[in-house]
Amino acid sequence: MPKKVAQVPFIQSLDRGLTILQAVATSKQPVTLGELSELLGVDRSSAFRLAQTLRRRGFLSTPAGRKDYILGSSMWTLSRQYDWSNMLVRVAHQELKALAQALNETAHLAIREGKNALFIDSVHARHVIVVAGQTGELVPLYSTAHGKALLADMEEKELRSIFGSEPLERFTKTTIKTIPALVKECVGIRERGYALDEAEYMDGMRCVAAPIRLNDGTVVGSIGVSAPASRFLKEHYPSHSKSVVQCARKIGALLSVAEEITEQTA
Amino acid sequence: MPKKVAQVPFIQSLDRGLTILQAVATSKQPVTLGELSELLGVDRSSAFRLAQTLRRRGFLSTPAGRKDYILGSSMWTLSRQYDWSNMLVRVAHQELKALAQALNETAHLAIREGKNALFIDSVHARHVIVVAGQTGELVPLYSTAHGKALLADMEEKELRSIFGSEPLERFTKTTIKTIPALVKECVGIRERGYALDEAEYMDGMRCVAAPIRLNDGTVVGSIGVSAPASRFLKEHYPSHSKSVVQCARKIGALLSVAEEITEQTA
DNA sequence: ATACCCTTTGCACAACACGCAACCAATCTG
DNA sequence: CAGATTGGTTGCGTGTTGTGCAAAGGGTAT
Repeated sequence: MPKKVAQVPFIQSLDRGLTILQAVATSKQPVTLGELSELLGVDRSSAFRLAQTLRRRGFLSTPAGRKDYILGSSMWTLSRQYDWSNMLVRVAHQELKALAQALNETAHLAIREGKNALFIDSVHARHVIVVAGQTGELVPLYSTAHGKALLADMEEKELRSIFGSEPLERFTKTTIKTIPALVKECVGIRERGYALDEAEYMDGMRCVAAPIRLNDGTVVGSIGVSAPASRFLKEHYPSHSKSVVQCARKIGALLSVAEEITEQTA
Repeated sequence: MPKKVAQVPFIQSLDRGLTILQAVATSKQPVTLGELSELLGVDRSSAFRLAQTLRRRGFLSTPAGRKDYILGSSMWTLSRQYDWSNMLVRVAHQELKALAQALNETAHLAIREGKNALFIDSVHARHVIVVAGQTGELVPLYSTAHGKALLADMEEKELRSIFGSEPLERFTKTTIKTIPALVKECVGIRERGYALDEAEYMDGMRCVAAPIRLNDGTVVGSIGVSAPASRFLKEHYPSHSKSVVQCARKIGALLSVAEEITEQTA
């Protein structure tokens, strides 16, 4: 594979400004001018002027009286106003398709929406019998592999604040019934890296899903495959889960790292 | 007041890049190169190189096969990783203080946190008797002025998905008891622009709060004042609510517009 | 096929961002 | 309290770098 790096000249100062933004955003502490100048390998004065420009536009800000930089309100406003719903879909769709083809089963992409999991994309395999779970469908978080993957990092307190005190509705014989059981399940998911659904929501359906994580570990979505238990046998778990986990990891990397300039050949 | 604009030279290309980011973020549609070049008043080629630089860093992206630009994953990742909890506090604190001083009552700043309102900042007036509601406290959304302000734009469906089917807990005689009543209340808040709390959570306490909205209307927080009913009389409602609404509007503007470079004099 | 978009690349000029150095402000040290 | 040290800010000349122009690709409609 030839390293076909498109040689479009960088706009140096813009590039540096973006580096500053990323540095400030990923730092827990306010960032000082010195750190910025060192990071960029430029003179203090240059870093200063870059930072000032960002500040003027509201992308950076300085905490009351202090001189060091934190992210400003523009960054916040922009990300709030923008409709991110198709972001995950965009970067994940290729992988989703690959996953569905590799396993020849329906693959889904889901995010958390309140106390439900929302399927935001799906690729169907060539089977005639297609599983439920169309794009746009809402399913409970506690009774599906996707949902449980999305909950993976939660502790008991968070789970309780999501589901409240009301008892969990039962859909099938295997549906998780209590919060403590769910907590335990989450621990398992964290360890294994993926979640299973043994007909916990719909009878006769199996599903494997894995949380999609950013670099810093936060779960932003889940990916997985589902199929009727008659076709998706227990002995498929090892291989399927491995594929799903790898796929999730890849998507996480795509989200965290700036995307390469990818040339699509016809 | 002398227009003391600090004359720190802009980094032109960085500034232009940021303009592009904002334009793309606020546009509902993907943005074409032509639009960008016209917006900036520069040649197409320049706009192209700026956009490419943004693209390389993942701040912009091009939808599969298309040539026009949408926001990229970096923007998303950054805003996700960053801890925004003190963002509102930072830009709102001045106004909060002004509000508390003007009305000589305790002023609060709150955001939504699940099914609760979270007080993230407060300024106490000089009264000896200080109302409850310290920074960090969680209060129900449906039974406080702050909470109801945060819910202002919700429809019945959303409200139900937040509160579930369990009955609303009653705290006082005036606590709102049902979802339909809450829906009606929200309509009123939208019309008036502010929410009232007539001892709905704590006996003998009154509160006025208004939603803080970004330019596009989304509610991101609430600001308000509260005091014992013995001091905060019903006839104060008109003037207090006016102050609160104005304050909320100002904060919303501060959030949406890039902040001016404000020089603090000792 | 031809003509008309729009995006992309090459190139040369000068604008602009850079580093240097000096100037402040604040904290640390003797 | 002086003097030194660190870190932020400003002025200025140089040459790097971003820019406009012009021409070349790619795509779609006529």
